[in-house]
Amino acid sequence: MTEMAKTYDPRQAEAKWYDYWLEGGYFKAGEKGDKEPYTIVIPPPNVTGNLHIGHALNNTLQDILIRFKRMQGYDALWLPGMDHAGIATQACVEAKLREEGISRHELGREKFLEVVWQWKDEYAQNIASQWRKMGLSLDYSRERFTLDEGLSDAVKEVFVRLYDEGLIYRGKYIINWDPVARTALSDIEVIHKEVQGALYHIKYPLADGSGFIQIATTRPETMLGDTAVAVHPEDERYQGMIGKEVILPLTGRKIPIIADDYVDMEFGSGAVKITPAHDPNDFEVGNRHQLSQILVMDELGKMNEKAGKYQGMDRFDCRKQIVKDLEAEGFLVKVEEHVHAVGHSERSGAVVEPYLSTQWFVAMKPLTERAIRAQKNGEGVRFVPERFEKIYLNWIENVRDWCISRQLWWGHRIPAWYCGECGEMTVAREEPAECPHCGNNRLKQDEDVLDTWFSSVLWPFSTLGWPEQTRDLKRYFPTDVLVTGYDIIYFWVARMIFMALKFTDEIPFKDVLMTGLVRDAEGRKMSKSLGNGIDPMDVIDKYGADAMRYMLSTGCTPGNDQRFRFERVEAARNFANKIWNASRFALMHLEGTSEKDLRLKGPFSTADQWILHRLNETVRDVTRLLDRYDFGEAGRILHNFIWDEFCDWYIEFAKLPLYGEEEEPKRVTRSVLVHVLDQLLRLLHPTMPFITEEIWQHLPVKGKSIAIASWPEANDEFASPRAVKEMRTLIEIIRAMRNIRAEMDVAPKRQIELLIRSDQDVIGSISDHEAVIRKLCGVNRLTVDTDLKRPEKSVAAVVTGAELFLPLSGLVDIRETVSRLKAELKKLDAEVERVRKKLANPGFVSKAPAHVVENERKKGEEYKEKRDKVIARLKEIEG
RNA sequence: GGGCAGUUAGCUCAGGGGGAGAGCGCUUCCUUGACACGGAAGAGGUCGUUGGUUCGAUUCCAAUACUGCCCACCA
Repeated sequence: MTEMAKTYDPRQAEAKWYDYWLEGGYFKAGEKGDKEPYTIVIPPPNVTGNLHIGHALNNTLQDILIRFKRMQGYDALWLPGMDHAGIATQACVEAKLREEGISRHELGREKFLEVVWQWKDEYAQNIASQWRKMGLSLDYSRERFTLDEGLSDAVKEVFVRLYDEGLIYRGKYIINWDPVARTALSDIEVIHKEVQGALYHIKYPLADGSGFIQIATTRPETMLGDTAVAVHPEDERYQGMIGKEVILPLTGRKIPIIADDYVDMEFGSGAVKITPAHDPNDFEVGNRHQLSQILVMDELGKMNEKAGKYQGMDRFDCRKQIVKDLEAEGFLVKVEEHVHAVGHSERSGAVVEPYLSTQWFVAMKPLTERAIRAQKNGEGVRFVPERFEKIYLNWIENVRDWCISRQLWWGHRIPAWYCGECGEMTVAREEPAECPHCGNNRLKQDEDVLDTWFSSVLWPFSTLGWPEQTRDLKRYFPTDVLVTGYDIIYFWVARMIFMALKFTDEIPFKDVLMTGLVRDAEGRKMSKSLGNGIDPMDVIDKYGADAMRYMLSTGCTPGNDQRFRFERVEAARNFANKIWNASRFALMHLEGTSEKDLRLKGPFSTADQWILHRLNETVRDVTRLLDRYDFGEAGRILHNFIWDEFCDWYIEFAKLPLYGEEEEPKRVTRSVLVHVLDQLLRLLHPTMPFITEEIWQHLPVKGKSIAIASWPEANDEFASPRAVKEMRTLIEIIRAMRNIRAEMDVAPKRQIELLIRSDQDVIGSISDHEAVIRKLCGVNRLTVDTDLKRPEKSVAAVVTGAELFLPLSGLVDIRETVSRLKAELKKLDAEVERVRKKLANPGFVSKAPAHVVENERKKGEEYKEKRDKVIARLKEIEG
């Protein structure tokens, strides 16, 4: 195979095979015969930018599963798509426009959306090309976008149905307001950060002049909107004050002192200011006591006209000024340092303002109940790892109503229309021709759009055609597994489950496989501000897609974070190269052979039987591990099999027949070589698709692509414990020999003499492999017998089933042999003693399982036998 | 304030009731006819601490320490 370069070049292979796969249509799912469907929908990446290393991990795992199942004979569908990512995308585009000095308001809604669509097209193309580079076996014929027509229909359908059932409502409540993005947010889009702030203690004078009541607040600027002061109804300190009025400092407004058991008597002075328009608790207190709501800020977080002389000030400047003024007027009692959690916008980073506003909400309780019940009955989703189930349940059991309206332009516009005439609202799938209430046609659609997640949570069924009962929906839904990060359990996973239950009566996926974060080499989260992000495309360019995929998929266990270290990518690249070269070796020896000659057929040598036995075990293990989502262990097992067993031992053994004169052993070895190679390539293909295809295409096997080749099956015909035992002895002999040579500084090229005293039961296999021993140990004269005397002046070693003697005239250092044997003896003594103690323990013998005891006995025998030989050698030498 | 992870070789991490593993790094030797992105031989760990369960614990349980993460409307 002269055309195969000495080192594997990922670039040329990767450029070639992706197109080949697409042209062959191998990724396209379809009702092929009676194949069972296996479905994954991709977590749609945001069209805001490029894919990051987290996507690479997540997508690699899905591709491994899909390719694995496809090879196993399933009708495997991996459905691709992208998310319009409302706030994120709009923010990016707005930022870009701002650089050009344009605001979205100047452009107007329609023009602005045109710009966003252009942006989307550009990035969607980008993402698609990144999918290609990673080698993902996506079915592009089914690609979807959250804003495409079908998905928009699904969104409208869901909205209208929930509205009609009263599960979507519009109302004026306290929501989380992002003054930078100028939109409402849901609770989970708010990130609470511990901040070193201050607790301001302020006294409000009683209107009747009888004194003061002292309150504490972390947000003094909101006092401008205070409409009461509340105390606990049972608080003895304030019994006389309830019902009285206080004069709100700086404004002179009179507000009542009310009693409400929301107040915690233990905290601060036990009296709390009530600002119904700027705090969710105060809002409820206000409702209970019919307090008015005074909004003192505008949408930008600046004080409004209700703030009097503070109008126009930024909220934080206002805070400083208020504190100053309070102090000047003698109302400020003290300022305490205070650590508390402050909400920040997930997107803009701005401090979120609890803000009274009219928004749309989804009533959660009626939707989540069923999901909770299903999960508790064991009919829910299986989380991998299991611990995430608790996190999911805890959230879904305590979640509050979901604020779904966003004051943005990019997204699904809320399907509600307001009549300019009668003022009535109409919610409908399509714009009504006239107002159903008054017949007028002056209808205006709600300006707001829906939370991005409102459409993404329909993803598993909307992408398959819902609300239409399409063939795809019937065939591929519910899906098999969802692979996603633990960071979006609330945003996405939980909501998908109850929405699917509501609208399809199904749990949308059987399993949820959680992935962790990919961190930098120091364990820090990758972030733009730290500049420590790693671009998967750079990794691919440098090391190849297969190396990256192998590294990512073996680098962690489900649900746990991993650190990205280039040494590990390098190791993966080296592994690819090892496979490449092992294949080159095999192919070199297959040249000129007919396909018939390569059919796997004995008589097999010990090494042949051993590698077939080990292959069989590897097939079984890898299959089982992939089914359990244990990618790391599967990868390690393959690595060990390929590198340590196939390359280091089998190939070395195989060189004898391959370079030998006899035709028959050559033929057999070739057939084993090509068989094992073919099978291991298949096992590796889901993880390393490009290199395996590249090599497989060189193999004289039938089949258009390894991507659709059948998955290997374990076959116990190949089980051969005898070969395993024989190989073990041979490997031990070879290792012992090499060890002696190294320790005695025998020049590598120097040929030496070896005498082996063998046990009866392995003499056959040792004799059969004399040539191998000679070759791998640099031995020119070899004697094997069950009974031979130790030559004078020789080095000795003991292995399982045999003793080795090396008459190294002139080189023999008795002390070396003695110290080596003594070290060996020490180890063996310890083992023998450990086993002896164990077997002497009546509890162990009577209570431990029989096979464990038996195993222990066998080990004990082996150790003793070996120890006795070592002792005998020592005696011999020392006289 | 609750909850969840992690603590194993110098580093990064697997593993799991009965003989401590990998990759990288380290030491020594080797350009041998697949591969120096390689081969060979080695060194290196009382598996965080303390108790408990068990014939047996690094593995299960309970405390504890440290690290990290998530959740929470106490001003």
